[in-house]
Amino acid sequence: MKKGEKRKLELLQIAYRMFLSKGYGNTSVDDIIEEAGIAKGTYYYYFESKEQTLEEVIDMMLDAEEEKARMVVQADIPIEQKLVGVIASFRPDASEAPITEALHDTENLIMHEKIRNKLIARLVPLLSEVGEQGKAQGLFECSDIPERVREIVILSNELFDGPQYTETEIKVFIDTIERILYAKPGSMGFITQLLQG
Amino acid sequence: MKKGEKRKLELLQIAYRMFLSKGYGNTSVDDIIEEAGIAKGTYYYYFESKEQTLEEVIDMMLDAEEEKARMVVQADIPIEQKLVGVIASFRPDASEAPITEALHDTENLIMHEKIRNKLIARLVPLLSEVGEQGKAQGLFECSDIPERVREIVILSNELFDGPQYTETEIKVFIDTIERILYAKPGSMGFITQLLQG
DNA sequence: ATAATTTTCGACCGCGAGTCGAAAAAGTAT
DNA sequence: ATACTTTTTCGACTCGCGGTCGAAAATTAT
Repeated sequence: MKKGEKRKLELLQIAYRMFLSKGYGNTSVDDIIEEAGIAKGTYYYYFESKEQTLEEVIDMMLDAEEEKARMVVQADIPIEQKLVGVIASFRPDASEAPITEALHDTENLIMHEKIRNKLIARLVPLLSEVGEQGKAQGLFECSDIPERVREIVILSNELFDGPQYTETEIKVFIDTIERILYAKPGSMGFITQLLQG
Repeated sequence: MKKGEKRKLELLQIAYRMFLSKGYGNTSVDDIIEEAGIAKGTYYYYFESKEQTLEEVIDMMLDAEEEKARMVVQADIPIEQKLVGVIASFRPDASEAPITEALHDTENLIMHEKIRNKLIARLVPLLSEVGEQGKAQGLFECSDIPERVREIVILSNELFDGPQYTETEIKVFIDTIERILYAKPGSMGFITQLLQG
C-alpha cells in the first residue's frame, strides 16, 4: 500500500524527465524501465499503457503549474495583474526550457496537444473567477466572462507557443485582451515587461 | 514519367480516405497497400515515410479548401462577409463530417495539429488581404491587420473545433472579431446564421 | 507456519514501419 | 529485333516497440 505508491511516483518522475528531454515519441517503455531498473511487467503493473503514463505525467506537471497560478490569484495585487500573472505563470520559464524545444518536434505533437487541452480546462475556471471579480469592480464592462477568458487563454497559448514572437504580436495581444474584456485602454500595458523580461 | 504520378495520386487518395475514415494512427501502411493492391516496396518508392504521406495528404485537402476560400475573396460581396465567408469555408461541411469525428480521437492528434498549423499558415495571408481592404474602406480602424487576423483565425479554429459549441460562444466570438478589428458593433452579426445553418 | 495478496520478473507475442536486392516493365538507342 | 538503361514493382526480412501472461518472489494477514 505504501511501497506501490512510491514506485509509481518514481516511475512518473523518470517518465517526466525522459519525455521532456527526449520527447514522448522518442522515449520507449524499455528506456523507462531500464532507467528505473525494473522489468516490463512491473511497469505495466502500475500503468495501463504508455499513453496513460503520459496523461498522468501531464496532470502532475499541471498540478505544479496550477499551484503557482493559485498563488497569483490569491495575491494582493490588482485584478489586471492577476489575469496576466496567471497566464504568464504558465509560460515556460528557464527551468522548463527543454519543454518548449522538445515540444516542437513532430514526435511531440501528442504531448503538446494534450498539455494544451488540459491546461485550458484548468486555467479557464481559475481565470473566470478573476474575470468576475474584475467585472464586479467595474474593470471589465461585459458579460459572458468565461467565454471571453477562454478566448484569451487560447490565444495566449497559441501565440506564445514558440520562442519566436514579435513585439507587434505582443502589443496586439494586449490590445486584444483589453478589447475582449472591455477594459480601459492601456490598463494591461504592463504585460509588455512581463513577456519580455 | 506519367504512370508514376498517377500511381502516387491514387495512393494519396486512398490514404486520404483511410486517414479520414479510420484515423491516421489506426491506418497502417499495410492497410493502404492492400487497398491499392501493391507491394510494400512500391509504396516506399513513392513516399519517404508514412508521415510524409500524411503531410502530402493534408496539403492536398488544403489545396481544395484554399480554392474555395479564394473564390470567396474574389466574390463581389461586402468585406465583412468575405472575412467570415473564408473562415466558414474552412469549417467541416457535411461531406467532410468524418474528419471532425476522426479528429477527436487520440490517435489523430498529430493529424489534427498538422492540419491546424498548415491551415493557419495559408489562411492568414489570404485573410490579411481582405483585412487590409476593409481597413482601406474604413471598416476596420486599426493597424497590424495581419496579427489581428491571425488571432481571429486561431480562435475560430480552436473554438469551433468540435461540434459542441454554444450560442454564447458564437455570440462572444462575433463580438471579439468586431472588437479585435475595431469594426462597427453589429457589423458581423450575420455570422450567427452562417454558423448555425 | 500458512494462506492470501501484492509486487516483480522476463520471455514471448504481434503489429507495424521501413529496408533491400533483385526481378519485371517500359523506354531508348543501334 | 537486340542490347542496354531507367523506372517501377515485388515481397521477404529486420527491427523496435507496446503490450501480455503465468509464474515466482516478497509482503501482509490470520
